[in-house]
Amino acid sequence: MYKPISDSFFEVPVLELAQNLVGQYIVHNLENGPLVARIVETEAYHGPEDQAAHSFSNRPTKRTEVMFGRAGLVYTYQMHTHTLMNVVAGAVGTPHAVLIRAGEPIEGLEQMGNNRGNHMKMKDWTNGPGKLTKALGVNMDYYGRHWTEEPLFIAEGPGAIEVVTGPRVGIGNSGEAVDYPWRFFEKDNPFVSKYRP
DNA sequence: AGCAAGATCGCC
DNA sequence: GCGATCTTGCTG
Repeated sequence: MYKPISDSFFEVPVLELAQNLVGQYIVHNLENGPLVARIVETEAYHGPEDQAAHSFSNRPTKRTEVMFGRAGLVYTYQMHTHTLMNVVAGAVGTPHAVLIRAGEPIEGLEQMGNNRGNHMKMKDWTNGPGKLTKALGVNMDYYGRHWTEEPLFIAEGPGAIEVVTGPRVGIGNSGEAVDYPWRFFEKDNPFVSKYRP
């Protein structure tokens, strides 16, 4: 069965962690069996030097306080009607995080299809951050938990064939930060989100 | 208290 | 392309 990856996996600089996460599994253990997706796309957020990061102000708020905690914590937040999930990176007091943007369904396909409504192609189940959380059944209840704890954790996956980088998506007017190549995704994978081709 | 805006999605 | 509809944070 799947088991959580070691704690030390998270204790690397945020850009490295964002790249290393591509190709790993996200596992959500539920009563009917595990939901598993292989991560194919991430983005690094590098507060407080990164104007696009929620932690740019370098001041903990109710929303962002978990980013100041230890590496590997779960940072979830709401965007309109959707939940997005992040992995906290960096030492305590350093508000870095990695946004999980897309995945490839591996196991629990029936359940993921039901979570998304069965009228679409499989690649549309998880090719965006809001879609992925919905397919996996993740919500704000996981805020502040750790990515090595049941029932929602990162497990070691097969890795990625080739990871390429590009500018981040959807961050609008963030000064120079809009051009930083801090998006990591597996080359030619059809589950990568399709903004900014 | 009140309101504007956001690391988005799906349908018009 | 635009509207949905939730939480946060600042008073625009």
